[in-house]
Amino acid sequence: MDSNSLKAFLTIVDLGSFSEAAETLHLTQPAISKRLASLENQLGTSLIDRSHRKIRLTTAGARLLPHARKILDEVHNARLALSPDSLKVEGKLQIIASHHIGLHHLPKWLNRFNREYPMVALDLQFMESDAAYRQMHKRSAELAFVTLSDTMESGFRVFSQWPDPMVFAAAPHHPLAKQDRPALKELAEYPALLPDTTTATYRVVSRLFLEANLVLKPQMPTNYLETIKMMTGVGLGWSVLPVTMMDDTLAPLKVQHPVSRVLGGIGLAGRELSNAAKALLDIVRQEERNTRSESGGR
Amino acid sequence: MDSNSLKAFLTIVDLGSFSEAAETLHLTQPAISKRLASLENQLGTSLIDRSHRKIRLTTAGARLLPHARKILDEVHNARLALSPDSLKVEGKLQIIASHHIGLHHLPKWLNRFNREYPMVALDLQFMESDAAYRQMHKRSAELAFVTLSDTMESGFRVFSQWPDPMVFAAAPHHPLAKQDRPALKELAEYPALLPDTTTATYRVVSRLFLEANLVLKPQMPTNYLETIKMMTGVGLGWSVLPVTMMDDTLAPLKVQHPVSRVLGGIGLAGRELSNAAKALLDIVRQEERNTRSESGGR
DNA sequence: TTGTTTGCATTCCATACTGGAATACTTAAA
DNA sequence: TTTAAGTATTCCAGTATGGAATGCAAACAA
Repeated sequence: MDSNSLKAFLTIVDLGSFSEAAETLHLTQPAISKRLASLENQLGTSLIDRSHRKIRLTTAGARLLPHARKILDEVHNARLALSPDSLKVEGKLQIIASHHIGLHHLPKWLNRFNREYPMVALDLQFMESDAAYRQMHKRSAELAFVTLSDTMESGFRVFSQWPDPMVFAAAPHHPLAKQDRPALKELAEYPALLPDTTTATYRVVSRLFLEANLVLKPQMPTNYLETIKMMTGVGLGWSVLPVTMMDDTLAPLKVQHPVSRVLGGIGLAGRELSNAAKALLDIVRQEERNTRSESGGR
Repeated sequence: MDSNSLKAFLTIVDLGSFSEAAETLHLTQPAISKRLASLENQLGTSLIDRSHRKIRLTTAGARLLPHARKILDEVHNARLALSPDSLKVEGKLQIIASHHIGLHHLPKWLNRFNREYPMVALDLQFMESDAAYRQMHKRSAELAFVTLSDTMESGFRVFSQWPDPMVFAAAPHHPLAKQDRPALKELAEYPALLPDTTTATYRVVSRLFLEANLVLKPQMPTNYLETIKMMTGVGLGWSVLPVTMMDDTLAPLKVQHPVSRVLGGIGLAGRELSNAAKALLDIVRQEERNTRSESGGR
């Protein structure tokens, strides 16, 4: 069993297509077909059902999948352990960031990182947290900086995390802004500007309302907090935003319930980090420690 | 990187020889040379130093070694996960047993096992516990039934264990047998018939004497408890033996210090068990539970 | 030093595998 | 039925793999 066949198998499964897998692996489509056929032959069982338009894993294929990932992770680790330039920080570094972290945290990290490690080719992708988890699972990136999920799958490893306290907010001229300590019941009378139901923020807020037996009126305009902030500032409803985003276009609502989320950098358990990834994490940890001690010292 | 090259690498390392590895893997010596050369080529580094008579791992080879084992374990697990006859108990089962367990426990296990699972080809090897740990590490067997070591390396997994209480003993006509409650100091005056210094039993007894600031007079005749028992019965010295081995050729010495060891069945962490191994462990657990409840119920 | 032995490397050759190009086949949708 | 999309098959060239015979180097003995 060689790693190339397993890689072919995983790529086909992840991309859902032989021809796309071929392209990704810089091979022709027949070559991919043959690699998989050879793997199936060695294992004495079919792994992928191609009898329909859309390919599907067979039972055996599904059983093989986690093992194949583990084997390739370990092959990756072995190669890393043998790389002689164990001090150099260079090569490609694939990372994923949520839009919010990308806007509010990445700049100061990458600024330093680029200056200190100019030999690293950064490959940065933006996506929401749950898409990030999926992509990480497919090994599309080495690190992801996202909102940590309370329902985080095992298999991920948190390298760095920090709290991101949030507040209820509305436009200064919004009726809610005039109330001293608005209750959830009063919030429930106005439209809520929240990101979609897959996000941690939505889940936290919706649980608050559920526990109070209230119905949330969510407008689901966008997942970009910047846009939500803008719409909130215009007066289209109330929202829940990180305190760090508050400015004079918004008025904080003194709602009794504290809302918070945790941001962090995650990697895959069982997969060693490159020097570049370690270097970036060091910078992240330093910068976030600084940020917290500054704001905490005030 | 394919599993065959890694297997060649490990076999060479474990056997310390290309030609023996070739024999083990049913290949010719040049074929093994070429497999390793190809692996070294792929990794861009030499793994084994053949410049001297006795081969040695290079730095890179030593770094690769644990990864190679892990990869092959996972390949093994993947193959097991795909084996379609997940209910059948058959094939080869390689186990290791200490001489003592082989004599006093194995018969009743294997008797049942052979009757219930006649399709399994048992491959049984006897060796002392520390040799057993080494062989397990080399993946020479799936299970080992031995004295559990207090300094057990990580990487092993205990599947079943039971206490094996021991007593000090001497021949009925030995001077010590005439004393009511002999102290360690008195034992120290006579030769001790103990297994060699690598065994758990020796370590336990020698620690007792060390703590009492006494010098042990070990005769080191053999590691076979049966032989030690015989020599003790003849009156050549005192010994420490499992209570289950006591009979009227021996007199127990009522020494104050309780001595005990733990026997058990171990496997390798990170390596799934075959159905045959699982079936044997089930029998072992049942039989040992029975044995203990019988003796405990008296 | 000089055989001699032991043990890995090299060479040669036949065979098997691998990948690309062209093409055939299959399925689902129009 | 036609068409489009996607995988399998065939053919061919280049490469890799294994066995047999042989070469070469290190350790050992005389």
